[in-house]
Amino acid sequence: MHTQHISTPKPQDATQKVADALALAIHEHRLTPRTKLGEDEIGEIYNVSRTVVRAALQSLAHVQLVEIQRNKGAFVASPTPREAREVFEARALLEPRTARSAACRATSRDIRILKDHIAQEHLALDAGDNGRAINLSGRFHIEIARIADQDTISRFIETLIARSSLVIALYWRRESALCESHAHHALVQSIADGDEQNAEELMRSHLVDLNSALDLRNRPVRAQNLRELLRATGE
Amino acid sequence: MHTQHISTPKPQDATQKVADALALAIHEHRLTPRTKLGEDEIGEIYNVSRTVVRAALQSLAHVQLVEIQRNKGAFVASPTPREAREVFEARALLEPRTARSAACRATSRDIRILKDHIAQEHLALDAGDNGRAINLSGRFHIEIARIADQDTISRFIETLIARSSLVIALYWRRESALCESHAHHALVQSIADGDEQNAEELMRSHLVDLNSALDLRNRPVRAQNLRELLRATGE
DNA sequence: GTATTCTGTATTGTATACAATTAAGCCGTG
DNA sequence: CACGGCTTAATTGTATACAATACAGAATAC
Repeated sequence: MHTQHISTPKPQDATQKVADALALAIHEHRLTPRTKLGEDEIGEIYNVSRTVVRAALQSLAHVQLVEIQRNKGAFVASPTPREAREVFEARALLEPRTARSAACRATSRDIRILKDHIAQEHLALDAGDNGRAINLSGRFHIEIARIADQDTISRFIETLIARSSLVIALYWRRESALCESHAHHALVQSIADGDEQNAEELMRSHLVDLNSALDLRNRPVRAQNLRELLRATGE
Repeated sequence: MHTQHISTPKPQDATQKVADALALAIHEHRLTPRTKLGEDEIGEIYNVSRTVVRAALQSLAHVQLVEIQRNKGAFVASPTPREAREVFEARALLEPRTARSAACRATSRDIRILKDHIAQEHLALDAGDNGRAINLSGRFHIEIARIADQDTISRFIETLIARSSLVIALYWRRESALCESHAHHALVQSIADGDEQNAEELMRSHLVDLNSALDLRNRPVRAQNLRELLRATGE
């Protein structure tokens, strides 16, 4: 229950529900780039009509998690190396400043939430659940943006982190482990101390590290069939 | 089967068409904040079903040009003073860097396009068509982002400029005329010269000027009825 | 006269039905 | 065997129909 502060799941809106479920599946790398997202198929899985599925897919297309080709359908997006580079350039431009603001504004409650995130990330890693770990790692960054209290920029960062998840799926080199927890821990410490300069610098170098763990050569990724992959979250 | 260039009723995305028409109306301040955008009403105007209207409205909601309240409907967005400030803060963060890149990459063709923009802006101003002038002014900034050749950041800037249009509608003080053409002209000059440093600095100060022409106290704006306002662009 | 509940209408949320386009399989031909 | 055209199935784009919710106005109570 601790993580309930973070996202506000609205049990009312079916469209949002489907979009969230699909986004989660993508973030956790259960759905991989280029996978076809058929409308009927998804509709059957979640027991909703194509109308709501279409709305959800369009919503995801807007944040570039899926790509919609007219008369062809929706596919999990597959960022090119160029796009991958751009995503991290944009993050490098926005996030350090955001970390600075967060260091300025963070309350003790915020710090608690951040530490909770890191703890859960550890748990997921220990459990070998890489997908969940990646998702949590991203949400850690989103949480910092939220603390910075700049809704407009936070929204941008959210979409960048979402796309980063795709970039990682495509271009992450296995050799480098996901041991970023140290970086995250240091970041939280500087934010807790209100050390703006340090927070900004740590975020900058953290992003450089992330970027250098990518291998931006194209790799083929086989499309998967979604029915099995989604049923876990179906509900 | 030859391609038909003329009078194709629905050769391509009707949704995009409606969204563009609505966005243009908002950008030109023919639709003002808080105006209700009824689905049936818009559907009748453009002779499309509610299905496509809904998709268009959701698309506009994603870039925060309209706000959708569940079971209530869609309204032209009305940024709060806080949001207005954030929009310009974000622009101040992104656009100077973009101008620098543009100065680096611009071709002679790009320069021609920019100068053309400015010329059209002048024409609109002379004709007293403030709405069109504002729209063109915004597209000038978008064009610079395009030249900078950073799709991801360009996309962000596009949404920021779209929202800027709403901010201007709400908070612009009439006293200060829209005589930014000088700033735009100087910017083009520095970009044409490839003077990165100057381009960045000019953009920064231009945004400061824009911001200082706002009066961020809430002002009531009466909602308008759209049928008359849209009929011009209908069809 | 004011406030309040109730009822009817209008508008949105969702599902289904139909049209248009694409993808795939089949078959004949070179 | 490869290739191209035709036919057919599958999938998306759009329109319509039904259900749920919210809004407005009238009737009633105080």
